[in-house]
Amino acid sequence: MRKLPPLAKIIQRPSNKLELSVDLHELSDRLLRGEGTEALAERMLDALMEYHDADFGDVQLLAPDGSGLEIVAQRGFERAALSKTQNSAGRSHSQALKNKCPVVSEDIQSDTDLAPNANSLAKAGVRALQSTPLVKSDGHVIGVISTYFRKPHRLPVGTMQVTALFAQQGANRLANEPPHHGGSGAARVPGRRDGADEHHHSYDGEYAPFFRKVAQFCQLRADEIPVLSGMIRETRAFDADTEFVREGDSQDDCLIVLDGWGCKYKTLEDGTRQIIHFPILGDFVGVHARLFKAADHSFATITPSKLGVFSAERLQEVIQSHPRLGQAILWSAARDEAIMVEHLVNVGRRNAIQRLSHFLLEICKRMDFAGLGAGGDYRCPLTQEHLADALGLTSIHVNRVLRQLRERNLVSLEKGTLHIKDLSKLSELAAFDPDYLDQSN
Amino acid sequence: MRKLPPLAKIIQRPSNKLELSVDLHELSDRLLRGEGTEALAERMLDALMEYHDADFGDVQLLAPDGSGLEIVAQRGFERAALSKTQNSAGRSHSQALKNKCPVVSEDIQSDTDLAPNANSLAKAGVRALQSTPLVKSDGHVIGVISTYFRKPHRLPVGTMQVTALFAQQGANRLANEPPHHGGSGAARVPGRRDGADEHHHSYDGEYAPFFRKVAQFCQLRADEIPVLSGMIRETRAFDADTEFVREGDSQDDCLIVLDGWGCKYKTLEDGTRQIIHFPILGDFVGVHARLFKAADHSFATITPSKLGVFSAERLQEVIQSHPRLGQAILWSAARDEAIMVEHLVNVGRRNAIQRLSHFLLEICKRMDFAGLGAGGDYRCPLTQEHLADALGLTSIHVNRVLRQLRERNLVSLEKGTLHIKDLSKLSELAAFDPDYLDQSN
DNA sequence: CGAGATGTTGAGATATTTCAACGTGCGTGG
DNA sequence: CCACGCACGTTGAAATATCTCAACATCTCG
Repeated sequence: MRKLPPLAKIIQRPSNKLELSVDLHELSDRLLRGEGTEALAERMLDALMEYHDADFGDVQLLAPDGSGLEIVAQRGFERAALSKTQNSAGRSHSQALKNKCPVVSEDIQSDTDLAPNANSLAKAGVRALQSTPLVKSDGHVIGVISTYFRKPHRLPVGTMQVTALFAQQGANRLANEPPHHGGSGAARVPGRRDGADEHHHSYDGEYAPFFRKVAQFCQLRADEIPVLSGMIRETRAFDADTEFVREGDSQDDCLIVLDGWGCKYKTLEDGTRQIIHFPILGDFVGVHARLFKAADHSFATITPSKLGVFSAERLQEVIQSHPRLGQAILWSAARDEAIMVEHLVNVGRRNAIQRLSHFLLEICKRMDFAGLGAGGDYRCPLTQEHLADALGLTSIHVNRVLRQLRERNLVSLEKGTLHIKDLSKLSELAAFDPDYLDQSN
Repeated sequence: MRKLPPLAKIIQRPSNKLELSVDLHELSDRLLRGEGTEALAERMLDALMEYHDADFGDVQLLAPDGSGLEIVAQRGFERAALSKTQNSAGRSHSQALKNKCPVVSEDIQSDTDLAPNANSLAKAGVRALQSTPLVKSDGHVIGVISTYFRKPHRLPVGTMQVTALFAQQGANRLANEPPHHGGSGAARVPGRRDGADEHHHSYDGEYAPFFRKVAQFCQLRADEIPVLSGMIRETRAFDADTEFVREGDSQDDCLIVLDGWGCKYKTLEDGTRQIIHFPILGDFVGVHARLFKAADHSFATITPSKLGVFSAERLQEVIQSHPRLGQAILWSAARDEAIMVEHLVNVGRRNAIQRLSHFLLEICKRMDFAGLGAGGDYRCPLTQEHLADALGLTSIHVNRVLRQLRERNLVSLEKGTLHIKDLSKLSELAAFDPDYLDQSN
């Protein structure tokens, strides 16, 4: 439908982040189709540097054997400065890698965490930087893409969001390429143990969805990550279909989904239920409720899930001590309210086919944001009954409508896989405007 | 339906505040039907003292000529201590009167605002007190009912809520009595100017809904009232049917409804709209949204309205400086979310007749809480189209269903008046459980 | 007094539900 | 390994709730 505008304009138009992400999607298609590892990396780097208006940049990939990072593309650094830079920026990279979340330093001189190493970075002319991990949609990290600035620099939250999406798409592409062959220009960086561990679940990697979520709402410095992980008292694993908050319960814990799908619902007298929301990876559960009020609804898992638990008091403390982080969490809870509003609109004013389409689009956008997007194909464990309970329909009717959508070649949802066949037609049918999911300020 | 349990049990059962208020309703029927002013006042006082487990208590009414307060009932004070007590507790009473909101002092010795006068109160043996204004449902104050305690004493928030409801019902009754005749036991208290002014709108009276709202979520001390009024930057008056926040606007103001009705809605592509919420007297508008995010919906007035405006920053400050008050405001916003959840359930899972019934019950309960309840009759300016837009129905269908309800002698909504004819049958039909409106912790 | 907003009513159209039957895949216990 | 039960999905036909269109009544306000 909408025509693809030229590159520079796409990337710099500040207005609508989500459209931007759609553009980036198509963009990455063009950038990344069918090239070798290094060429891909370089194109990604160029695009991102242009987008960030950065002075330097590099892309580093984990060696296949997990032995360390290799620079596969770099821009702007003098050859001599290279290895040193890597070492001093390493802290940032390693945090990004370990925690699978973007890390920023607006000014390395005032950033206590980097200050010890700031010297060599400064010599290379760097004053600010951001490192975004290259995480595939299956959750594996394959490297880091970083941009650097000569002056203290603040990247808008929205820009970082787009960057994260872009990085993920890049990661997916790069992973599909033939294993890279340690080509001519690639400089080997001495092995970083934590980076290498990351292929398997380390303690920190477990909280990655939490960090990433917060990073979507505010800049995250490397030294702030421990604050966040310090919030989480414990992680709890649940089987599928387990009710873990019952209506009327009052407990003081807030939760964040670290893995799996859940649903928040209310059960009616006649035994039917209305599903309010499906929290997925990185979504908070009951932040508002816990902070202010007892639960007036139930939560259950849909798939086996892992949840991080923190107390409302702990959140209060973080709001006081690290207002930016605290606000980011509350903000994110406010987005859930926006989702609920849209849900109400959906159920109240749209017919079944639009409802379903709209809902499926929402799911896929949210999965994109959560880093679970794989460009059209999504793992989605919802049964037709779940859909019905959420959309105020009968599962039978959901079935029929789903068939229609399938036959019209718009979406299909079969065997736990959601496949978006025609995004633009579907969006038009559903009158889907993803602004309400927009997570920037 | 439910049988009326004996007095003591009603009043002390702590479980469900809203049921309690219903009980109180019937209770006040029994207590107050067809008696003289003094007898009424004394029965109210007895009931309330029993409820609060208080050591002393009194009821004071404004003289018809507005010249001052008269004690029409008192319990526990020695005759000699009477006038002095009135003077020193006067600050509390006067605040309650002026601001039409309950005022509490858990311990007069630590309460800076009362400390100067605490002596004479202390001599009378008083250490803690609460003053609840007697506000009729048309908003006029006719007096104060107070209870006093020998020891520092904390009244649960829920108890104060019930007290406020009870006081209002009492006020309505008292106002219907023949003007009281300054009877035998009544001691005249020297004229209080601020109290007398209150019959007409004073500056402070304007913010009454704000104070009352906050008082529903936390204890409100007399000295905290200026903090709240200091939050409000300005009040703005709007005509009926005026859109004052448009989708996509971003402004940093939060609002509180001081008078009138409004609605929060989203407009769809096809021009239809879904109404999300009807904020009424004392409801906040956009607290969450303003605090955390830009508006993703519109607000419009329905009737001519007055709104108090305060900035999100100001709210932040108050959250920091007076956490209790700040939390109360946020808490109240969280209740709005619970209302939204119930709204979604309503639209998603109930048929038209249940939806309407449920909605009308919600409205009337909320009006009760807001102090607009008059026991079955409510002023309600919503058109059938408003109802339709809120409930996901056609105005035509709303019309038909409304007729059904009228013919079944359950509710009627005609000429702007909502009349609940059979509360229990209606509640049963709608499967209405008012817990979600419960405002206690 | 007329115009526009609101409420009322009827008849036919439509979306969605209900009931009922059947298919398919998957895990469990014999 | 098969058989069975169970959760989930599929399909048809009839029932019904709600909508649409269209006409008219009533009220309010300038």
